[in-house]
This record gives sequence, C-alpha cells and structure tokens, in this order.
Amino acid sequence: MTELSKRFNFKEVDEKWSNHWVDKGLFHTKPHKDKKPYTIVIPPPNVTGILHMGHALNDTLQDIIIRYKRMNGYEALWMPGTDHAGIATQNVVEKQLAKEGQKRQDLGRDAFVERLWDWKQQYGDTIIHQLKKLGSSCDWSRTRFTMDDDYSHAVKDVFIKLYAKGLIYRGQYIINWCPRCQTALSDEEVEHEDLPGNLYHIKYALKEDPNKFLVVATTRPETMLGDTAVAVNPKDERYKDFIGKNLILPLVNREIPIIEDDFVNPEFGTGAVKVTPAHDPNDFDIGKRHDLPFINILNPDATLNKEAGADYEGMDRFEAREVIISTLKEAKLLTKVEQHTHAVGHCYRCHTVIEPYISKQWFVKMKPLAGPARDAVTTGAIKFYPDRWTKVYLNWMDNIRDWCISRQIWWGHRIPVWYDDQENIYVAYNEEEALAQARDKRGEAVKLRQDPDVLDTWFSSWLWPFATLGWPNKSEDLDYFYPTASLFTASEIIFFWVARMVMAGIEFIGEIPFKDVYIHGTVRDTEGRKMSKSLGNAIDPLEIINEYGADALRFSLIMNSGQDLFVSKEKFEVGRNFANKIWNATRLILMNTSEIDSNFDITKKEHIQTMELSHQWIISKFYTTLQKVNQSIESYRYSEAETLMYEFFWSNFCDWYLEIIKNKWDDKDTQNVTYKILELSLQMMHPFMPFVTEEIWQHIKPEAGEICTSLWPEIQSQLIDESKEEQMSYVIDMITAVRNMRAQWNISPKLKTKCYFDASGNTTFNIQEHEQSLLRLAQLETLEEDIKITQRKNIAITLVHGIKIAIDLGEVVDVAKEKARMIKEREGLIKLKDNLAKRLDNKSFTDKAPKEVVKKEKGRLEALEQKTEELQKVIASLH
RNA sequence: GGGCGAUUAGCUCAGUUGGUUAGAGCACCUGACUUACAUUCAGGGGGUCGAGGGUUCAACUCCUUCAUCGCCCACCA
Repeated sequence: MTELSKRFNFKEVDEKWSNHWVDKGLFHTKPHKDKKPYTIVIPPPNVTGILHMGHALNDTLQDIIIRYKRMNGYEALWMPGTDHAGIATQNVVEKQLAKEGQKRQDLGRDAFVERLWDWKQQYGDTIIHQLKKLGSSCDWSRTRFTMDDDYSHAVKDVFIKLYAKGLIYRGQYIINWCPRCQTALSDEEVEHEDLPGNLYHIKYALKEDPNKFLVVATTRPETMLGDTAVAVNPKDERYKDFIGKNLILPLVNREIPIIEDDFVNPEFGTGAVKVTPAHDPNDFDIGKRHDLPFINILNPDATLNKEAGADYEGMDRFEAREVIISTLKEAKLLTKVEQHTHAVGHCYRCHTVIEPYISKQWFVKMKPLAGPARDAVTTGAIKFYPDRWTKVYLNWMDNIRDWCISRQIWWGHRIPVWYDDQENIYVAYNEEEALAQARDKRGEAVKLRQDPDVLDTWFSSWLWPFATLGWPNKSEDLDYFYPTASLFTASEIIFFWVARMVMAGIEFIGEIPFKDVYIHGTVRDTEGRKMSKSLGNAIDPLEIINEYGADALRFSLIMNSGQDLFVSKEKFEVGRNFANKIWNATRLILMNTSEIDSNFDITKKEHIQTMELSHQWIISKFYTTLQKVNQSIESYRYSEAETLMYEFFWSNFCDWYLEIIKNKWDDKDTQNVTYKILELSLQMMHPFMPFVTEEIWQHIKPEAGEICTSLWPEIQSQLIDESKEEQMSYVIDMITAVRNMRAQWNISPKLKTKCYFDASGNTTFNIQEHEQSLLRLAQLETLEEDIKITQRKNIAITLVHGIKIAIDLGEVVDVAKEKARMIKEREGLIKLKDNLAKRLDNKSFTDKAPKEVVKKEKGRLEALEQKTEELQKVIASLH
C-alpha cells in the first residue's frame, strides 16, 4: 500500500494529472456511431486574456457538465480556442510599441500586423495553459483561433453571402467613434455611464433683428461650431414667429435657419435645439429630413479641425468646450448653466468618451436575421437558464438596429472588398477574383485597392459554433457535433455574442447553434464591485490555485454561484478543506482495508440485505444523494449538487459512517462497503473536483484506468430504503441526545458514563442492536435497559423518538437544574402542541386542506402530546 | 424614463410548484492535540425571512404598494 501524505498535496497532483490527461488524449473526440454527441463550445477568451475569476467560473461550469456527460457515455466535445479580439489586442501591441517610442504608423500596416502575429505566437496561448491548470477537459487537439486560415475563410464566406443577399451594405452614417482607438464601434460596444454634467443655455441672435435672441440648451457646447440649424417644435407657441427666420451662429458668424421638427420636445431645456448633424445621432436624422449641411468639425483624434475655425483648430474637444464657455460668458451669451446628469458613451475597450461621428462604414441589416432568431427562443427551441434572460434577449431582438461591422484598425479580418477608380465595389475571396470581376465589368484590366478596414471581432465570433467544426466545408464533425448542446456565458455577452450566434446558426446552417443557454453571475469583490485590474480588487485565480489548489478554486466558486458571486480569499478554504477531507478519509480507508473482495457487488440486494444497518444506511444514502445530484446537474443547479455531495461525504460518510464502523475493520462487509462507497463517491465528485478524485482513484483502483473516463454510477433504486435511513436517524438522534446532555453537564470527554434507557414507548426500534455505536460515539460505559428509569437518582434524562434515555451523573447532579432544563424544554413543546391543536380545531383547515396534510398534522400532534406527557412524568419523578 | 434582480443568522448565501419547530458555510462561544484529517472533532448561542396592506384553512414562498441597493436597456439636446 502506498503511503499517503497527511495533507492533500495539490501542488504535485494538479500538474501531474492535467498533463497526463492531455498527453494521453483522453478528451479527444471524434464522430462515433454508437455514441450520442454532447457539444459545448467555449466562449473563446481573448488572446490578450489571462485567466480571471470570471473565466474560472465560466470554465468550471462547462467542465463539470462535460465531464459529467463524458462519464455518462456521451462523446463529449468541449471545443476550445481563442478570439483575436481586434481592438483589445491591437491596443496591447500599440502600448508595447509606445514604450519603444513608436506608433503603428511608423511600422506600416504589414510590419505591424506581423508584430501582432509575433505577439500572438508568444503570448496568445497563455490562457490556454491556464485553462489546463484549472482542469478544463477540452479537446485540445481541436484548439481554434478566430484568425486561423480556415476560420478566416468562413468569415469571408459569410461576408460574401450576406452581401449577395443584400444584407450587408456600405454607407455614410453617424456612428460611435472612439478617438483613442480611432475606429468606429457598434452600438453594443458603447458603454453608457451617467455622469454629472452641465446644460449650457446659449443665446443665438436673430439675423433679422440682432436684438432678439433664441436661447438653445446643450451639454456639449463645442459642437455648436458645427451647427447648421436650430430646431423648434411646430406646436410650440413661443417660437411660432421664429420659424423660417435665420440666426447668426455665435463665434462662427454663420447664418443658420430656424426649422420646425416634431422631434423637439418643448418641455426640455428651452424648447429650442441646436442642430449639429455631423455630431449627434438625432441631429443627423433632422439634418437628413431637412437637407441641412453636415459640417464635421472633428479630426479622428477628437481635436477640432479647420471647419471649427482658426481659433479652435487643433484644440482638444474638452479644452475647446472650456474655451467656448468662457468666450460665450464674456460675450454675455451664456444665460444659464444648469446641472444636468446625462448618459455619456464610453469605449468598452479603453473607456474613452466616444463621439458620434459621420463616416462611411459597412453595416449588416439586422431585421431579417432577427426574426428567425427571435422565433427560436419563443418556440422554446432555445431556452435560457435562468428564464428571465429570455425577455432581455427578445427585447434586444425587437429593438434591433443595424450592425456597424467595419473597424479602422489593422488587426483582424480584412474586409473582402475592393474598389476601382470609380468606386465600384467588388466583393471577393481574394484580389485575383476581384480583379477578374472588375475586368468583366469594365471590359479592361483595372487597378484595385482593398478596403483598408477590418471586421468587428464579433463578426467572426458569431460563427464560432460551426466555423470551429469545419464550416463552410461539409464535414463529418459538423454533422455529428452540431448543433451544440449548451452554452455558458455571462449576461454581458448576450447581445454581443449569444444573440448573433443564434442568427448566424439559423442563417448559415439552417439550424440553431445550441439548445440551452446558461447565464451565470458576475464575480465581484465583497463590496459588490466588479473585479478588475484597474480597481486592484481582483483575486487572481492562479494565486488561488497555487495556495489552495485547483479543486478548491473550482469547488468554492461553484458553491457560491447562485447569482452574482461575492468572493474573498477566505471563501476558497471551503474547497481546500473539503479536498483535504476526501483525502484523509481515503487515508483512513486505505490503512484499514487490506482484503477487498474483487467480486464484491454492491448492487446485489440479497447480499446487502444481510448486512448490518450502518452499511445498508450508507448505501441507501449514497444512492439517494446520487439521484439528487443527477437531477441538480441536469437542471444546471451546480451549487445544489455540491451541497448534496458535501453533506453526504462529510457528514454522513465521514462523521457518522466511518466513526461507526471504526472498530469493525476486520469485518469483510465493512471493508467492501466502505471501499466501494469511497469509489462511487469519488466518481460522483469527479466533475467538480477532478484532481483529488483522480489522484485517489489511482490509489484505490489503479487497474481501472482514469476516473475521468470511468462510467458514471448507475442509480440502484432497489438499494434506496427509506426505512433504513429512518432507523439510522434514530441512532444518530440518540447519540446526539446523549452528547448533548453530556455537554450540558460539563462531563469531561474522557469520562465514560453509564447510560439507561426505557424503550417501552417505541417498539419498532431495537436500541440494543446499536449498543456498540452508542457506547463508542456517546462515550458510554454501559447501556442498560431500565423500565423504572425515572426513579433513578442523579441522572440527566431525555426523550428521543419515544425512548427515554438517561445518563448517570454520579454525585455531581443538581436536580433543580436538570428539572429546570426539562421544564423549559416542555414549555417549548407545549407551545408547539397548542398551536398545532388550534390549527386542527379549525374546521376550515380540516375541511379545506388536503387530507394527507391533515393526517400528517394529526400524527405530529399525537407525537407531541405523548412526548410532553412523558416529559411531565419524568419531571414529576425527578427528586 | 423603461425593464430586471436582490433584500432570510454578525457575514456570504440555500430554501424547486404555499403545508413539520426556516437551513448551510464562515465568524462567534464552550470543550477536546480521541494514532484519517486542528484544513479536525463534539456541543452551543444567534433570524418577528426589508416595511405596510391583501389573497388563503395555511405565506419566506402568491398579489399589491413602498423603501434601500445593484444591474441592463433607452436618441430628449
């Protein structure tokens, strides 16, 4: 027998097994005729990513179900990979360059992209290594990257198909512009944050009568340099006479018309709106409606350009704001400054304030894609867990807007579009093809230039569930593993990714990409803040793995994973302690089981029935637990599953069963049953704590291969016996009652006491059968039957399930104290009894409540009555 | 402005169709180094389930109003 260390040494074990599993290819999958597939695609972490708690949670959830399904005989594929994460990754490398005093422009596009690939080569797999440390049982041989050649081909294919269908178009619109990243962003990539700001009231003089003014209100005064009108509501009596007249725009001295538009809300501000069509989405619409000029006053970096006038050219937008305010103030044109909180959009990558900005971009028409994606959820083909996210999803689908997919960065999928000198568009897989198209169209060879932009990262991610399986090529993999079974992600990603994957799956494959969407909570610190590097409140999962072990990290995270989780370092102790408990229980068992019968079959009821209660009980208890664990896992209630296992293993198995059988190791049944229950428990716990269970498995069942490929225990319902569980609960209650009395009387644990009982009140339970257990676990010297128990002196006595049980207190007894304790107990019982009696007296209760409830309550009342009566007798007899 | 979620022990949370005396972990208190484990064991204290109203024989659970906190969505400058 191998000697086991006193503590579970996760440091050696974790790495050993994660390497072993991968090296042996145990998670490798392939289409399999006789097995059902179960597929999950990982939400591909960014190549820039390092494992944070959000990943740890997300990936543990997936690993649990994938290990569970694998053990249940499925061909369980967990598809791993990483996302090129356009803006994020480019930012990282640009920062690196900045340290060298360079800009991407200094390198030029090709060299810069090459540098990004170098970076990816060097650091891109960091998170993959970290996922392995966590125990993630992905099929690593399939690891994909969203910029792999074949994946890129899929992206182009999709672009070309959608363009052909008229679902992709190019146009000049107002979009969200990040001045730092210098690219367009989709609406989803803008994070709104309510910020305190000011509403500035500014006087615009009437051209026709310079002494008359119209006052407009704005939060962004610098945009006035691009104003091309002022709008009022046509129904607004105050401004009726102004409509059609002209104003002189202060600072700029441009003549602008006063127009009417229903959009204007007379209640807000002054009821007169300055219209800046090039720098505000609403004004853009107004500008289109009224055919106004669009004056762009910003450079891409959000400094003002020459349209803004010589005084402001080159100034930063926020500096310009200050200057303009003070200039207006001096000119007495600023009539009022109101405090005003408003939502300011920020870039989700760098948190810079975004600018609404006019530019020519590529868009996906979303309405035609949204319809079927909506239906997939309303018909129940796709289900959200928890269900409330359904509404969030549908709401987004119903209010969907077109998706801006072009990005002015260099890292990503280059838009497969070429232009000729006449701005004709050629959409093609490559330049050669585009040239051919151009030749056909123009009748001569022409020079083309490719669109410089790349596609939004999510334009490749939305293909993940099938592009990873070889699409657009037909493949056995795709046939077999698609659609996937379940998707695990955080709520932030529903719009970015989940919703769009549904669209893409239906559009390109004709089939939904997954059936269940499990939305898990966000990991926060104890103050409820999101964990983030910049806040410095992040707990590093790798640090936890180092200090507590991967099993501890996994177990503790899941334990806390009801809704959002608030974690602190100490919370990981639960998992560490539990792993250690499993380890030490194994040590005990291995030390005492030398003669395991290899033919022992725990499923044989006839054999089990001949055993003593404790064995039957633990077997029944195990299968009861297993049954519940199965249900919990199947319904995505993982923390519940863990609670069940924890309770079973620690409380039932270790604290009771192992203690009870401790002096019976020479019994064969004891050895066989204990060993087998350990084995089964390890399997049940394996998806949750893969490392400790695998390590132990190798000590107790080395001939059986790896536990991760073992078959999940089948429920043996013939061995589930409630009566055994009840009988055992009597033993437990009895021991507890005696321990209780001992504690109350401060009896030293070293001192064994005499114990007496009177079982005349319970004929179904034979206490003497359990004498050994009671003697040992309750520290008793003797256990004697005594029908005149209440006449004894110097005892403490209590009633358990109709059985009077008393311990001898020797000379120390204080009868008054004991009596007082029992009176107090009796009072409590009487209160309960009275309440119950009242309820049963109530005719409407007995009439309306279900019969079984009434019956149950009657039974309870009888038991309570009996107990109070007995207690009364005991009290009366105490002297 | 709309929607969603939360509010249960000092802390973090369970509580699945309404039905025993509302549970767990941590923390706390008492006791024990009992040769599997002090990352342990035994015992204990602690909750009018956010507030008010309602439905019901019965409410932590259903309805309603309110309060506090959090999240998401929204073009009112």
